Amino acid sequence: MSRITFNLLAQDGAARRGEVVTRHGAIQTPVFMPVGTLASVKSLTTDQLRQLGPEIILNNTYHLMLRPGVDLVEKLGGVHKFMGWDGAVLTDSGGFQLFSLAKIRKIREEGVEFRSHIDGSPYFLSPESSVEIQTRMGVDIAMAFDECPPYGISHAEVEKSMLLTHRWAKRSLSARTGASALFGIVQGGIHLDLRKRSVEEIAAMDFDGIAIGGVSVGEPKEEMFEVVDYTAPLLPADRPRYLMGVGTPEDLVNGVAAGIDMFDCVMPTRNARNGTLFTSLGKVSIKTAKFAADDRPLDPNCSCVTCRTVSRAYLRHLYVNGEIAASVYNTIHNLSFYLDLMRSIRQAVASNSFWSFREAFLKRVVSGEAA
RNA sequence: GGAGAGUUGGCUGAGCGGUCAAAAGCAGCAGACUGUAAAUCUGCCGGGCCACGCCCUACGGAGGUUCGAAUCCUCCACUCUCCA
Repeated sequence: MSRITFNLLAQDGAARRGEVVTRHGAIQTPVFMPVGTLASVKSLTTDQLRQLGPEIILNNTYHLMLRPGVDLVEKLGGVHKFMGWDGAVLTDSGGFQLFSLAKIRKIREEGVEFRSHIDGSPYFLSPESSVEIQTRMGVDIAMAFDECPPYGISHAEVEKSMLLTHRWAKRSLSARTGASALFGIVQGGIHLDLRKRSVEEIAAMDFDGIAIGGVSVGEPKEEMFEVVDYTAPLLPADRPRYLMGVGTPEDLVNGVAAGIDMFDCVMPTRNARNGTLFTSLGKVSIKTAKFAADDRPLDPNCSCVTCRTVSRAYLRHLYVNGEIAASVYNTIHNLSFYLDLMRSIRQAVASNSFWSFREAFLKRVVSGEAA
């Protein structure tokens, strides 16, 4: 029954330094998990990804269920073998797609009827089937099937949605076989009273970790952190805490400050493909004219392959011309930046200097913009 | 030498009397992106302004017709196609 174990190694204020041990290795926390929805971190080969050194990545139940399908993934030896990845894998349950694909699904008590975004064909996902699919794919950490309500709906509607998530959490849990760890998800939107109730419900269940979901869905950043700052400390200390879908580099620093251990976000990979790069000097839009003849490395303080081997001018050239290599170089850099940031954070927490680290970091980000 | 077609904003290319500062695409510029339907999307793109409205300069050049011309007429310049 040792699905995962969590060891809290150090603490600096609310910030935590820990370790999640899985069958596919130990994960040092706080951790950022690159998103690889379709068993692929977009634009990178698995080997390129491996060289960046993440200990865990994220895949998605909904996407893999459509293509290539669970049966095939299982038959091919599970998702790790399928993509040639020996690190840990966490899958999202498909819950987020209830939000992002809202127009092509129908929610019932039993579960959710989806239309495939690929060809419109109908699919059904329930707490039981979602957990089953995740387990059969052989993931290290599965997520409970939840509903992620949009920002801007009423307190009553959020409450109703949250209660459904709670019932689904119970069902998800009873579908756990032990092969994969299972995390529960706290909902409640921006309403603190609901968040409190949701924590009480979810934390009382035997989940292997607890996530805060339903955040970064369009709400102002202040509201998001009001929720995170309020909710994170309520979570049990002996289990990993995962803030789903977050975020920007400063969000990660602020999340750790609130006591979060795990993060995931498409931002570094998507922005890389769209020409926005994160650097130690702030955000850089590599497509702007000012880099046309700039022969300096993207980030003077970065030692990734991109920064070691090519110039800003070259990166701009690749981007402007739509070269595939632009996505590769940019993704390598952004992910390196995120992973480096988490390494620095871990070190700071371990050495009890997180708060000065955070202050310096935020100051630097605000002054921003690489010149 | 003869016959015909054409010349539009950085490029390609619509428009053929007013609703045209001029379609569309490309290029250019800026901005978004937070559990990925995203190598995507949005905005700007002649100049000026006490800018959601007004002024100036604009559709090869010069004249002309008309209340009004990128659109019609004349001449000039250049380009292309076909026939000798």
